[in-house]
Amino acid sequence: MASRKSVTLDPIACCSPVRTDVLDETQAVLLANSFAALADPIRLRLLSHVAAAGGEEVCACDLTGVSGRSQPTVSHHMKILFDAGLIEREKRGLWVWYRLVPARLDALRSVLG
Amino acid sequence: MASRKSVTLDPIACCSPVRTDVLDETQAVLLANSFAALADPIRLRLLSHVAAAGGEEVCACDLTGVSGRSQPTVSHHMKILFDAGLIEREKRGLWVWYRLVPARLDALRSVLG
DNA sequence: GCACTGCATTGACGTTCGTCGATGTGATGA
DNA sequence: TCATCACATCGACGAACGTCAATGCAGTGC
Repeated sequence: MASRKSVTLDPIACCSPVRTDVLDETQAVLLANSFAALADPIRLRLLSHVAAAGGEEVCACDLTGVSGRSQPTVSHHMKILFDAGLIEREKRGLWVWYRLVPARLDALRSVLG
Repeated sequence: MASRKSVTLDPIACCSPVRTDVLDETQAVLLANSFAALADPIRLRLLSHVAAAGGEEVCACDLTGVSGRSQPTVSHHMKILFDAGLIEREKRGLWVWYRLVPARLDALRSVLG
């Protein structure tokens, strides 16, 4: 698997649907990095927890309980979701709050169409 | 990452969209295995090549040229896509032919909605 | 200033992944 | 039968991943 951290993806869209045209190398690397962010059950549950909050924000302090992992591990996974553009983060006081970036999820969904 | 080969997924659907409910452990593992199949640029290009053929089939003999990888490596990736339920394979004579399983891609897409 | 809190980063460990050469397997054709 | 072809499997290697204890770094409150 290619390194995921060095690649960022346009928040609107990157690629045409996989069913219409053959992906070129660059598109494939960008997309693979995005899907890699979804390729871990812990990250899926963390993302789902943020997404299920609707427009509300979720405090990082709740996520260790949700995932059953240590604080450094949760922080690591949230960074991967953040780098993939799937969530936004905002620090207020001591706490960090996360919210979904729906457009990013929509873009990935459209690629599968 | 959890082992991907021991898990198969119902071809119709597995989970409710990630935005509505928090995924449970089992759903998350199943979905993570599916997305892991899409988390490699070579596999994305191979899948895209099969998908772009429409209803037509694609011969395995063409895929080494498409991906620029060795024959064992291509065979390995196609098996992962096959195990994920994204493609079907049929051997006729010496050649193996692949075609897309659109319902599987649709199921994954609906999870992101 | 100081102690404390919440999150990020580092470093290390075992595991899994992607890759390819070598080999196995089944079908083809002479 | 035997050589050849197309694809699968095996074995081994380096690289990347998921995990956590230890530590670093802001922000809070005294």
